[in-house]
Amino acid sequence: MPGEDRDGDALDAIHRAMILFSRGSRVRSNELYEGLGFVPYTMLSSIDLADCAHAADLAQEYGLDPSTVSRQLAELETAGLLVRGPDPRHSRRQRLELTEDGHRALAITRAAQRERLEERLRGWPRRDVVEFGRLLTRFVES
Amino acid sequence: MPGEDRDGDALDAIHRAMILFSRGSRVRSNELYEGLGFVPYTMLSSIDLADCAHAADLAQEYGLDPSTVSRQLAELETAGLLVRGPDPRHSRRQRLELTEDGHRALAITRAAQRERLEERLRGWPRRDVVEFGRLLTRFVES
DNA sequence: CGTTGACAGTTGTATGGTGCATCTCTAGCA
DNA sequence: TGCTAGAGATGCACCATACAACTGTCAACG
Repeated sequence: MPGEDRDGDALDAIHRAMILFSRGSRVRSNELYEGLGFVPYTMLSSIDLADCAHAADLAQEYGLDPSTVSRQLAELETAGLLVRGPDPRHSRRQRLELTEDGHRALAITRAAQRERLEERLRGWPRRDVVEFGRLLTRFVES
Repeated sequence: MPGEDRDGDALDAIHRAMILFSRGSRVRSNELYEGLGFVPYTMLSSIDLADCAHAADLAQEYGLDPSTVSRQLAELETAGLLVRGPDPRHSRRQRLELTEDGHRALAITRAAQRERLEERLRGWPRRDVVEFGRLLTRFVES
């Protein structure tokens, strides 16, 4: 049928684009996001979004080993962006909470990221942006 | 206007999805792709696709430091998946070529990757798959 | 010619993110 | 009064990466 790609072609395109995307995100993650690296940024972001985050939740969310999360959180606490305190509800677990500096750093980084994303999507038809968001979201949640 | 997201919402969705995607690809890259890791896979794949690949081209394509590429290629050569020889046309550069084992490993890994991707997209309307490929490709090329 | 400069690639060194194995501490339960 | 399970921390090793310094090779120009 003319005007339509075969499934294979579309899959190839997605496959190749995903390789580039993954490589890009890996390299980009070494750049500083206005002082906050990619990994700390994702951690702070999740803690901020969650109602009451725990280390194990973060490990679960990102598929990381608990030890990795523990170290990341320790660094964030040292940097003064986060406090780990006792949780009155689950006494074995720790409550994670951003400090003022943590909120500030997160907001700055998020704004910079958003700015970068907007720039990348500049010139896209509005409909494509919406569609891209819809499809990408469905993809990562699969 | 009802039925349409504001730009901000769509951008938020993309932003959040990209975080999850990047985290996912970072973690997934540690898993073995039927014997070929993510980084070696991308290297071999590019060399295979290019007509006559050189180390500098790979560095350029993925935004990597030449030293990183050099080491990756050295490992691939040690593993017997790649040969680095003199290039008759550009005597300063090296010709990169996959060995038989290299082609085999690449094919196996690519098939496994494709299979995984198909599974993830199973149940998607065909139109969405094509559209996703189109948008993702445009995005990574921006 | 010989010198000089640009370029390709390698090696030394350091860093950051990660996993696995192991340890500690606390809570709840027999 | 222990015993077990769960949350998190720590020791250790590994991989991908960047930056800086080095080697070797060609090319152009005096």
